[in-house]
Amino acid sequence: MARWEPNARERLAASALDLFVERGYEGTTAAEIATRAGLGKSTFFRHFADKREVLFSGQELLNDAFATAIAACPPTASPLDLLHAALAAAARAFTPERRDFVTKRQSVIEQNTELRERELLKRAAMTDALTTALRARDVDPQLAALAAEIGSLAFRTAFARWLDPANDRDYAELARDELTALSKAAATLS
Amino acid sequence: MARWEPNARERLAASALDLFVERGYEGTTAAEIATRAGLGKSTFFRHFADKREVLFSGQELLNDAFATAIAACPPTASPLDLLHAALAAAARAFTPERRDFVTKRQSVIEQNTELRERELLKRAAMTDALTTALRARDVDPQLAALAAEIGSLAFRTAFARWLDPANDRDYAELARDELTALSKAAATLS
DNA sequence: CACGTGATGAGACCGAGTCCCATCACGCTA
DNA sequence: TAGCGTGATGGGACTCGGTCTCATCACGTG
Repeated sequence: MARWEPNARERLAASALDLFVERGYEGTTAAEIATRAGLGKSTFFRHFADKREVLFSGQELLNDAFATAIAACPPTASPLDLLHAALAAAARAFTPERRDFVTKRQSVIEQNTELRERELLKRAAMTDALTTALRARDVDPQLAALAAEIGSLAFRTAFARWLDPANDRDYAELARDELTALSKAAATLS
Repeated sequence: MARWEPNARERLAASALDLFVERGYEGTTAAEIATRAGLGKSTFFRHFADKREVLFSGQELLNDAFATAIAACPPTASPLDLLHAALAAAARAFTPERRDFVTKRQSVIEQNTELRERELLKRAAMTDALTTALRARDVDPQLAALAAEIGSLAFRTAFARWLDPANDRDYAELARDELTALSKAAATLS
């Protein structure tokens, strides 16, 4: 037996999502989230830097997965190959069992500007992670920045398609198609 | 003679930047900004939705300039031509006289996460504006999204180069070069 | 001279976030 | 078994961002 109920952080995150769905993000107090998790307000802020962050924990794992996947590619891989590998690695976060959770979370985020703002910060961190990983593979710096933006765009649109209720394909497949289509479109620009 | 000192909004913005440079963003209170401008806290929030926004007013003008420039292009213009026109229009916001102000402003923003977050929101709005303007010109939706991201990236890197103390070229020129280089790099991806 | 209008000020109020200090359950050690 | 260190917690005071309501005040108009 632990001294306190275990998984305080997870309980807080779950309580938060429930309350946000019930009353909306703004209609929910940090103290209320804590209380529902059987904790106090102080403890909430000990686990999360701010109220927004409770919806975004684990984001760094995705960035790490990108970096690892890119670093593991054979030396012959093109920038596009590297992006494909990165997005394929991200697919592990988007299993069918998680779809319900992710859908609820995304719906909450999209209904609140504060949360969309925070999502953009996470997105920027993701793009930075991609850029860094590509440059570490000696991709030209400017090309790396461009490729990272394209990878980020492919990630987002594949994500949106994956969440579509009418969709039944898995994330890896969607991301692959999206990235391929974007790289072809990119060639038509100049 | 007006009933009150005119240009309350401008005075607030100027006072804010001064104080942010002196004491940092977090070390400055909204009430202090108002006081320095000869106004009260209530009036500050009557002119700006929140403390961050005082550094970002006028952002929509840029988006409008993009949309207008793109809409004014001849029907034969390629997506890349449309982007060039948009960035050229943006150059009017970056005259040599404004460089000092913009430099101070940017330095404050980069030192604070809250402000960087807000900047990302403005950047997203800019990308959306570009996307919309391109689609209105019957650019393929997916290609429009991609082109908008590339335009946004070109805008940012040209902006960074323009702010570089060692730089003496004007913004239009920098943006043109940056966009051309990016479009060439894009062709090497697939 | 009375009245409407619009920008302002003052102050109450709520919630986010910080900080400090007490508590309490456990493991370790004498 | 008694004492001690440790780490997660709770509570409450505090600051500040942001909202809201109400009064004020300078002006133009009838």
